[in-house]
Amino acid sequence: MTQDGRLIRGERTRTAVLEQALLLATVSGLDGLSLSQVADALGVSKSGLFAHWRSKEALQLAVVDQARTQWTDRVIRPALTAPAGARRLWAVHLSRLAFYEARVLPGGCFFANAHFEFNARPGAVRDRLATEQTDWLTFLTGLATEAVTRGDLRPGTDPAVLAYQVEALGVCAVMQAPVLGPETTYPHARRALLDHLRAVSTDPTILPEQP
Amino acid sequence: MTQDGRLIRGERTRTAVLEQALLLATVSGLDGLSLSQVADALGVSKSGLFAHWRSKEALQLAVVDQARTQWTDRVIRPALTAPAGARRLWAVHLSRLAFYEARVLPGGCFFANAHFEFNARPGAVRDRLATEQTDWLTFLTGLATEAVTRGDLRPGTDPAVLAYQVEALGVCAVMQAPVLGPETTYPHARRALLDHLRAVSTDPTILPEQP
DNA sequence: TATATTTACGAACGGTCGGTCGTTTTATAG
DNA sequence: CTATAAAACGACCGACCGTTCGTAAATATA
Repeated sequence: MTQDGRLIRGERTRTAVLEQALLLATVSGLDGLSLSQVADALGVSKSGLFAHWRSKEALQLAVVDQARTQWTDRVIRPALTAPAGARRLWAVHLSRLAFYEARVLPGGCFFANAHFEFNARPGAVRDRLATEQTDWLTFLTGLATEAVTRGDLRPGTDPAVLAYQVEALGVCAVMQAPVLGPETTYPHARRALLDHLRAVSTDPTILPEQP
Repeated sequence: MTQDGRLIRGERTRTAVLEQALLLATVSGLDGLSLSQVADALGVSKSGLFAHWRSKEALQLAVVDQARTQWTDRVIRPALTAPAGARRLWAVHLSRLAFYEARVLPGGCFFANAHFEFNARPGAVRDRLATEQTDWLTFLTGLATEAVTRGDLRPGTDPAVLAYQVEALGVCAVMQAPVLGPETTYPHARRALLDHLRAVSTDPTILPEQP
């Protein structure tokens, strides 16, 4: 009936291309990525890619979407099982670092790489990355606010500054891990945030003593 | 006598090229940079660049050197006027953020950009960037250790974790500033570290109350 | 003056880039 | 079976890439 074998096949290669492009983009960069590279890695022709995306920029935007989906599935969603408040903020931090440590993407973090690559290059890709970044920080700020209003954290705590700290410790981890080694970098990233959260908690016992 | 007009002229264009290349590298990336781009920006011929550097990679390594010199002159040296200990660590943080805020480099931070660009690309450039990163973090850790041994910070403070925090808050600032605006990002970066330093200080009065 | 040496250039090279076009294959619909 | 539409391909394009080479000008040394 409605199952069109052509559309099914098209959608399958479409997602296959996006997954491959996401991996390669973390290594070569979202712009440094070449279409021949992606096509060869999948055994398809370069011109075949243009049947799915009109231009390289269109593919880049689709890759950003793919990366966001992956981030939501593998970082955010698992952490939402933790109880709301300070523990959920801590869970997001742990979940994110676990995602990095699992080396799901060979080049570390797609968003961190892409932000630094495009931070001075106006265009549609940069604009899209900017909204992703604001969305992410809004999410973190929301968690921090919730932790304060629920009484987990001391009333004077500034949620925006706390969200900034969480983001900073996470980004720095994926930056330093390849150079200084994951076995020291990630523990530092966990230790730093846990110490801070416990220091500003009204009841530190709801958080673990050790990361 | 010893003043060879050829060498003088060569050295002048050499530094001019490096300065221009450093600026452009923060926008297009250290690898995304093209030699035509650099040559055109200075009104010289592309082939003339090869009289000074045998290959693009040799130029890239020279640009890293140039960036390190600039970082030492404009970030580290000014901060060393602060008294040793916690105040010097704070001064380095302020000096670094001031360097970012001054927008000396149009693309933000050369080293942050380059690290994320090369973190998965083996080669001489990546190796050089890695040593720069370890040197920098060793420097920060040294300052943190000094702050503890001098008694500015509580004895239990882990200098490595503190250095990690300083680096994280700094890197995140230059990443977020173009998107969320410098007028909120940099104050967050300052507020976060100052709060933490005062919290672990034995005598908080040696640090300012407000950033 | 004659001779090196350094700086800088223009022209050209092979290779890769993003992108276009016409065609073939595959599957649905009438 | 025929017509149609999507998917995928090979061949090709102009532009730009890093690089090489031969050469000319400027500046040193002898």
